[in-house]
Amino acid sequence: MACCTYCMGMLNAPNALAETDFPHTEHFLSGRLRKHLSREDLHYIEDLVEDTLPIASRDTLVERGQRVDRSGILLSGFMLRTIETGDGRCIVGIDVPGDFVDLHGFALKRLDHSVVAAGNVRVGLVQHPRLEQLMEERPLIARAMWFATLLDAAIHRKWIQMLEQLDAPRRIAHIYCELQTRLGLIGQANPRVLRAPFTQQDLADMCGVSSIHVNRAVSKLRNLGLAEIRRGTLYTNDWSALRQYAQFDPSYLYGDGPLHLNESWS
Amino acid sequence: MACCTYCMGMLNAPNALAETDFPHTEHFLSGRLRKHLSREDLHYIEDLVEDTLPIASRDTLVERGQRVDRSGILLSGFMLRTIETGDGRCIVGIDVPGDFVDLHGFALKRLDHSVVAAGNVRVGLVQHPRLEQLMEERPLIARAMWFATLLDAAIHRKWIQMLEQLDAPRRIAHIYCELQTRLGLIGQANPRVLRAPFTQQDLADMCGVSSIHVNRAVSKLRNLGLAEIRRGTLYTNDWSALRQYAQFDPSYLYGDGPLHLNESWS
DNA sequence: CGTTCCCTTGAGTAGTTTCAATACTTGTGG
DNA sequence: CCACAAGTATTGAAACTACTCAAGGGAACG
Repeated sequence: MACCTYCMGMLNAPNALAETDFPHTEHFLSGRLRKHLSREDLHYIEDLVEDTLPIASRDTLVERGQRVDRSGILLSGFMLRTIETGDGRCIVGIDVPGDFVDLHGFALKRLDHSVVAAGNVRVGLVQHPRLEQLMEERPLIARAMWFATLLDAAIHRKWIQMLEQLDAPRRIAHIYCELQTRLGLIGQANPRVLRAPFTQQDLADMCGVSSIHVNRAVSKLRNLGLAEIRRGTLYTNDWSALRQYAQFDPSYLYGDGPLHLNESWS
Repeated sequence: MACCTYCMGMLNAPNALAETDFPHTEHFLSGRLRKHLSREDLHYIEDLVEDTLPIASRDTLVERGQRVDRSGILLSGFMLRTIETGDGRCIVGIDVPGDFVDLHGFALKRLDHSVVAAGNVRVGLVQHPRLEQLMEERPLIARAMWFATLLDAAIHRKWIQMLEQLDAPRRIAHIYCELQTRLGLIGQANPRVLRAPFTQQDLADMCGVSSIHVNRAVSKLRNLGLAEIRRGTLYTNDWSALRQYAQFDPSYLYGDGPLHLNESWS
């Protein structure tokens, strides 16, 4: 359930206990639209999940090009959206708990990328016919699902900007800042450490550089005193400095949480 | 209406005449979901457009961060999705006729990027309250709108892959291949020339390189005999060679047209 | 007919890649 | 518990790609 002992502690906090009515979907749009959904709608959404599926590290949930008739909501761990080509793999996005990893498959019918587990994960499965029926009955739920895929698109756009404007160390820093904020929205951020099972090759495939260059970029972040990244896990005691270095502005994540992110459009 | 005399000819072709019932929305999802929409639904969609707005080259339709209560469908010309930062501008996407340029603003309420005209364009305006009402009454239209924004996301993902894996000349070639295919889906592709009012600086901001480097990349495409790009307009007599050079696979555009793109997942 | 914007070219610099070799981790079976 | 194997991380050197700065040429617009 929890990604680490720290998160375990957070899940046992009072406000987390209030959410145990929704063991599978408690994080869906948490920190964004979730507060605008009625308790009834939240129950409908929770009831969509018929099954949970553990996936071992590096295993694939959906293969690129495959027709899909169900979608998965990530319950714990991280998943990667990947495109394999002749000369290497490309990572076009990261999913955190609460994200529907392939909701766009509902309308597109087949995916243009694969979804792979980074570390061991658990996924909740939703059958498309049930989702379809629910969305016709509850327009607000349909809107929430749409919103969730639009968030993905906003993150894609930020990645495009990041790849166009930042150098390798800043790209890596930006990716971790984004993850930290997204984890914060679902109450799973730790102030000093971000545990993730990424290899330097994974980071390379996210940043579009070689893994050797990732190593040097990671060294640079260490030498600048901004962050220490070891085997995917980032340690820092100054997120603020790291965010500034990465030119990270969280407004694109459309959060409405304690950070009042929506106010910060620069 | 037409982008060039060639397209003017195509618009006068018999199958184009059959579409004049929809002067504003004839290209919406053309070559994709459009054929699955009833004539009735197509009329509803056409009636959404209350107004048309001409926009002069380089003018902005929506500013990043601005609240929006309407969306625009591009009628003619190209628009750019841009993010201005302290040190330069970044282009995260291109819109062609038939695209809703800011449909995601409907659910997100404010945009994380600006929408700017590349050359003179015309836009049809749709008020969100009307769209909202229509989508509740006609679930298939709601689905079509969702699908349209998912196409944008798929294109974003391909751009991420392009930025991660291709060098500058290939990025430029890929962008033009994509535009050629998207224009083809709406019947506005010309076999030998793709007219676009892009400067080399525009291409630079799309590719994440300097304009000087774009100039050298363009020279390389010319020297390879693949394409001649002058003032944004691309001339070639071998699209097939250009596509191969750019490693362009159109399946991510989810077309169902004469090319049977959906069959080509590699 | 000149101004302005856009494109082109050259030279030096910074960032990134490749190749190759060496260490460190983690997991597994003896 | 140790030894080994496989995967992962680190470092150096040379080559390449792309960037910046700077200056000159060309096309479009009024």
